[in-house]
Amino acid sequence: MQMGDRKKKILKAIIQDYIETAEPVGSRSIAKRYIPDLSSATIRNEMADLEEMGYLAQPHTSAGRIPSDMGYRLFVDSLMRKYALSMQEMVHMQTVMEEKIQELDVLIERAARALTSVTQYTSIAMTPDVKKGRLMSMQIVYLQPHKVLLILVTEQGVMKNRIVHTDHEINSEQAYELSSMFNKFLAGLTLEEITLARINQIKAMMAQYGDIITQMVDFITEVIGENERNVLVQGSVNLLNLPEYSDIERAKDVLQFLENKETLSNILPQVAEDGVHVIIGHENPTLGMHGCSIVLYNYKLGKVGGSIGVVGPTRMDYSKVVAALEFLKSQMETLPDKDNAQD
Amino acid sequence: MQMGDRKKKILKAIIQDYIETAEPVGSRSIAKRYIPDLSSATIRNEMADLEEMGYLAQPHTSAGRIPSDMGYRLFVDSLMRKYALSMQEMVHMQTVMEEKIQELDVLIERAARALTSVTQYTSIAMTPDVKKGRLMSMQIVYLQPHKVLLILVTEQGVMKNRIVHTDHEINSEQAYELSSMFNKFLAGLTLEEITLARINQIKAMMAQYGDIITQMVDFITEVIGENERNVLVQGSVNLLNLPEYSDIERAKDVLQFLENKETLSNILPQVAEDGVHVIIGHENPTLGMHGCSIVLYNYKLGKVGGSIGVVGPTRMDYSKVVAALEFLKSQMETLPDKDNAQD
DNA sequence: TGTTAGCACTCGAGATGAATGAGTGCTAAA
DNA sequence: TTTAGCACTCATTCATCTCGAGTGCTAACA
Repeated sequence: MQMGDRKKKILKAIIQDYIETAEPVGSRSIAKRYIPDLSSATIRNEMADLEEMGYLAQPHTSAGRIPSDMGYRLFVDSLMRKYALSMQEMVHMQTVMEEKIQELDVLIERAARALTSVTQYTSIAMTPDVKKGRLMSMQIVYLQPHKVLLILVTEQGVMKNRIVHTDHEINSEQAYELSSMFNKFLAGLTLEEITLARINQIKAMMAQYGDIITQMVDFITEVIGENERNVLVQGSVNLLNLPEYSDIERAKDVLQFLENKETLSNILPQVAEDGVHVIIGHENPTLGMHGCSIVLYNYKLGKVGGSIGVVGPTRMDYSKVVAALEFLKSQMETLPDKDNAQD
Repeated sequence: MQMGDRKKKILKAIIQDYIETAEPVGSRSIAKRYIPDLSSATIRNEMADLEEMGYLAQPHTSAGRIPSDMGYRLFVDSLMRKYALSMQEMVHMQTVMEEKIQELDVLIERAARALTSVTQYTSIAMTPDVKKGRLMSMQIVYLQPHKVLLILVTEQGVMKNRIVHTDHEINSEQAYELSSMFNKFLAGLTLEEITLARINQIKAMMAQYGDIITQMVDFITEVIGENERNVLVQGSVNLLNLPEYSDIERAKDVLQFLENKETLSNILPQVAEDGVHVIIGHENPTLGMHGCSIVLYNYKLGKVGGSIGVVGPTRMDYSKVVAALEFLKSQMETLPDKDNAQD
């Protein structure tokens, strides 16, 4: 069956209406509110076709139609009009993000907050993978005779640190010397590039500090090894305001899922390419998240990348959410820090 | 009216039953299951008395009784028997917390997770107030000619850091020299004790580094000024499993509250003294939290203190929750790190 | 004087069923 | 090809009814 312009127009109208009302849409209301020059009977025929083609579904015989995931997909890909963020919305997002932000983590957290507040859905974000970042500095800071602080700083300001107790007594100057040595050999490499071979090289040279070096190595390998990336969720309560989650069981499923950072971090990076992506209902690999859609922006700053996005019901205001993320993208691309990351 | 032993026994039975079932408790079931040597009629009379005294309430005429906040209070203060954590539960809590933990923040997060998993309620925690901690080290780390990393480390390992861009070009040695100077003057003080006067002293001595010092000062005053303490919530979805929150509106109220870290951090430190405290229903100053109880453990490690606790319905298993927190307390008091914090 | 048996009464929860109305599919006419 | 009309479906709503858990009170009993 052919998908004529009229069918598209009707499908679009149905989806828009359903996004707004969350109620199955009937032929009469479409005829009246969207396409007054056609009768409801005609629309009815077209709707029957659209259902047959898989774009619509009917909860039960005497109800209106609701869009299927396939319907939403068509809508997102070629039917919807770009939402233009209002001046107010843009300014709001900018101000939330603008306060002097030095570290990417904080920026992302702010961005998630801004997204939640503009879209009224739930935001999720994953901060960058540390391993891909270039090491900018590695410091061993003297604290007490047997206590030092180890610090890793990458270009993006992502940082790991750890306090360790050393068998070996150490003083401030020695710590400084050690730091310089590490930096000389390792700065500028990505964490992935720091191999055991390189570290052993240093170890050999600084044999007298044996156990500190060993601990530093442990620390580095641990940081490299852990892929527990920082996942954050903002505004999950917003979901409870939506009619689709007035059933508490349904709500529980999704909230449970959002609360579990492990599973969440598994699904986030499912789209490889940069840019803004829409994942609709069953396209989502995770079972519990069918019924939800995710709009995800995979950002990339210098070498590292992460994700930030919005979770909502499949009946999501895609147009607005995509616009918000595109705006976020435009903001992040002109980030002052980005240049610094590459100098 | 006098509160005889029999009344106490009946009240206790009612509360225990209600905690278990969440259903109004009738006289007959008490007679059968708890006090077989009294008839339901007698119990009925006593229950009427207890209601008149304010310990019980009746949702409607033909329903059983439910405990009032005052009833719970009496129960917690003098009726309930101490719950003995099972070996399994203790081991579980210990293993969750035991993985090599260096920083207090991480420890608290683990502890909250353990609490959630043992009690099946929601845990909240607030990490210590940075300002009370003694400064252990203050570092200025060279990153790039116009970029340094500022770090504050306190005894507890609580740490703040910030990357700043300097007008002044700086090299690695200079950063080290600056750090040493700062440390000489400021290490060992609490953040509160670091006054502008002291800083100006350093500033005068290191005039040649003008703008870095200024930025360091800004950073310090900002850290001192911000009382945004780190609040975390674990397992808020658990609330949805409870019958009292099968009404979505009620659930939304509480979840909303738990999601808002600002309001949450205001209510947490409401009990001044250390130790484990129980706050029941209306005793809670926050309006949205009437209907909830909080069991809170205010810990103190060295100079700094924070809170960790469990949020649940007023019909909470106080006995078990208190036991869990007491256990946590005993664990934290024998913390190996605590000694280090004071050396 | 305290305890108990008995009974009338209350009231929420759940079941039943009729009315309502939104919406459909189909047919026949324009 | 479009539309008007009509029979049909089915979720929702509302009133009504029944059921039973639980109470309070009274009178009898120990």
